[in-house]
Amino acid sequence: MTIVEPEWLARPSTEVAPALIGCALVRQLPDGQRIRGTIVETEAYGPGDPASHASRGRTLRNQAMFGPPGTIYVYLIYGMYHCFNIVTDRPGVASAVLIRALQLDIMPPGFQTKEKLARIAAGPGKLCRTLQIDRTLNDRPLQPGGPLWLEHQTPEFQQQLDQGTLSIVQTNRIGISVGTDLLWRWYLANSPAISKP
DNA sequence: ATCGTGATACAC
DNA sequence: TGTATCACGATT
Repeated sequence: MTIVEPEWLARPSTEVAPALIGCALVRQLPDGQRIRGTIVETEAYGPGDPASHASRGRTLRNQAMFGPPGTIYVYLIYGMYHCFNIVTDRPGVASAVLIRALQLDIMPPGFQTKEKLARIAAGPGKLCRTLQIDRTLNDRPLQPGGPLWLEHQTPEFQQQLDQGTLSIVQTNRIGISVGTDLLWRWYLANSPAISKP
């Protein structure tokens, strides 16, 4: 469980997004309680991307996307859901990875069954609901001991990828009206937490 | 297929 | 100032 450092995220989002599959996301609540999950679905947004919030330049909402790698970008969508992104690449380059789904490792109180556990962090809005992520975390850094941080894939996960026991699928992004031709979405095959287009 | 929900961006 | 749009999810 080595910590993901900002330098590891200092490359294009299209490179970071698939590399984040299998990494752990840890949320530490104000009361100290931790919720941990494995990232199983991501999407990349970057420069020259018509679907990016930064496609028409810098605004108050998207300014976190221009920050240093490891910055948290959270925005409100459809008046009721939040979406959580990890900023990548160098400062000044608007680039981020949307975390779409987690497989929770730790059972939060009130969720007993495996089926429920697979569903409650499936989809970017539900993920934020479960991890209690909102805009108060926007434009803040990922940091061990802070509200959110990342840990690298386990050697076992890496092994299973190498052996072909697990595989990552690359496909088109969903929930957008432009840039749908770009294959900038990645997910862990056979994971029960993946959004259906 | 439809709708809830409210911030945002940009046109006026 | 108004208003179309929206990186979603639950329900029919």
